[in-house]
Amino acid sequence: MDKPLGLSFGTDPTSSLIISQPPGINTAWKHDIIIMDPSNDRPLNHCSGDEYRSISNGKRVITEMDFFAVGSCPKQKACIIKKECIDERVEQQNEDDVNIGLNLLTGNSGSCNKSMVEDGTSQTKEVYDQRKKELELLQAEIDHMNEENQLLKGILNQVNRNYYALQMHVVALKQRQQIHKATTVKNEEVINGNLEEKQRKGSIFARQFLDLGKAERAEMGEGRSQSTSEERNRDCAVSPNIVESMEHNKSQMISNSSISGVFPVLDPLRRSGDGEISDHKTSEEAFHGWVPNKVPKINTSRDVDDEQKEETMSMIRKARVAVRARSEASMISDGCQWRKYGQKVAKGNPCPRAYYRCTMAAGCTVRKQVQRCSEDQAVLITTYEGHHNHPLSPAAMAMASTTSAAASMLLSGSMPSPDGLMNTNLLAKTLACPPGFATISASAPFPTVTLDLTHSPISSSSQSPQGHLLLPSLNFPHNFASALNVSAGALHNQYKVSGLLSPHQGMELPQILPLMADTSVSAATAALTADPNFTAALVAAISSIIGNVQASSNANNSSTIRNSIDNST
DNA sequence: CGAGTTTGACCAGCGC
DNA sequence: GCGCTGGTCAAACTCG
Repeated sequence: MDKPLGLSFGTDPTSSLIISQPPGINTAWKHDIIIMDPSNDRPLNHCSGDEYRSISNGKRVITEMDFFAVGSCPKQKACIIKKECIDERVEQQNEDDVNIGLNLLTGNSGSCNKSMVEDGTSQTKEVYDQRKKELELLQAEIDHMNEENQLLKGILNQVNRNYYALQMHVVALKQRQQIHKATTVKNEEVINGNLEEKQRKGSIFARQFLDLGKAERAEMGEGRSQSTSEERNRDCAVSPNIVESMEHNKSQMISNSSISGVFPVLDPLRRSGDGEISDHKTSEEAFHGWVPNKVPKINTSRDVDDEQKEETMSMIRKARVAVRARSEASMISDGCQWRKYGQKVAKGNPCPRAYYRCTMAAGCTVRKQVQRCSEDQAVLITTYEGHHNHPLSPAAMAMASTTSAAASMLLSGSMPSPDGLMNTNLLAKTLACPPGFATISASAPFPTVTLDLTHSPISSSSQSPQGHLLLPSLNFPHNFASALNVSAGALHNQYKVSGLLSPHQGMELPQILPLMADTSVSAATAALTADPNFTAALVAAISSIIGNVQASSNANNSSTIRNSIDNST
């Protein structure tokens, strides 16, 4: 080197060697720096570079090198540079009073000179040996920690995957259980031709769609039997083959909810039946706004095959999500593009019902109906149905994830338990929503969950200035997209995100869009998993679903989840 | 001119 | 079988 360099070492022996350039000198240095081991004249470290790395204490730091990392370089050059470096260092000490905090080559002197470096002493040799051993130990420790880190990352990813798979599996189990139950009932019908069985079956299905409020009242009055809870727990236990299905389920989950964004899959089915489910068209219709007349019915024909039975049952489990909100506009903005394809004046409501189809992509099956409530025309009822087959904008994703979460809980949380009673408690617990916020339709042929914003404190401000709908508090621990939103909010140090979080602190969707927009799901997932409390929240979420914990502990559970998320911020 | 809306017609399910 | 109803279609219309 042909110009003075400042050499500095931190007081910590493990610190890097920083070669800095005094202020006023702007030359970029081409240099090679070798730290020699005087005991055997071998290089301990080697560093080269010609760029400024950073500016520290008013001096340009040309480069940094790990003092304790062993390197190599041509010996001849190493010697030359070694000398120059040492010489320059001494000069710098004299001229610029450079503070070198570490006695690099000698253990008993604050200064350094060429002879000591080149000749070495036994004491220096011991110091080098000792530090070399320390270096090796530290290096080994770092390697070990890196390995542990990678392992933990893998575990976390696996937990993440398993969580989604578990969620899907729980739903599948419950669906299978319901199918089995229905099949059993039908077989009994076929064998006995017993009308009572028929009525009992109808009763079971009616129970599925009992009004949540009624269920809550029943729960308050009667409580729930422990045996029922235990049975439900047993039913929700993870089967041995769950691991095998996890990868498959994961892919399904991603395709269903994470990428496309979903409303519940609701393919319209128009099959005739014998009309066991009564067609309620009274206040329920007015409330939900959309009670299709083309009611899927349970086909009790004796020659119906298993496939048809399953299809029928699957259809019954499909859900719709209605959103009631006060709005002056003719339609709430939910981030999707809609094309109106029809309008009808429905019976019992002078306000026309408008039919919209999603036009964001060809072949998208999502439709919605918009109608003002007959009782309060300031209330706009928007009912969603179908499955987006295309990527959604972040705003649409927020709505889709919310409605999907509600429908998902409707399907998974309202399945009949082995005792034939509807598990509305789970839904209520899982929703953790304000009283009366979510209601399951008892009469709609498709199970319909209604998110009622009109009684919420935010009802009057349920739409942002930009027209995006802001939904009130909904805690959807088992919905990935929702969890994603929580995470997104958490990362923004605000966890009041549309569709999930407290209304009075409702967060404008565009605020989370920079994250959500650029993000692929994987990025958001990474952010999610970066949350140190994610695992705790995850455990709580799964517990809330599978464990079917007692109502009294539900509040704690919900708050735990929320607290975990909150704490992460 | 293309995209979206309006509106009457049509279809299917259901009850009487 | 007929009428009612909800849902959809598609031609006509509107708008930018």
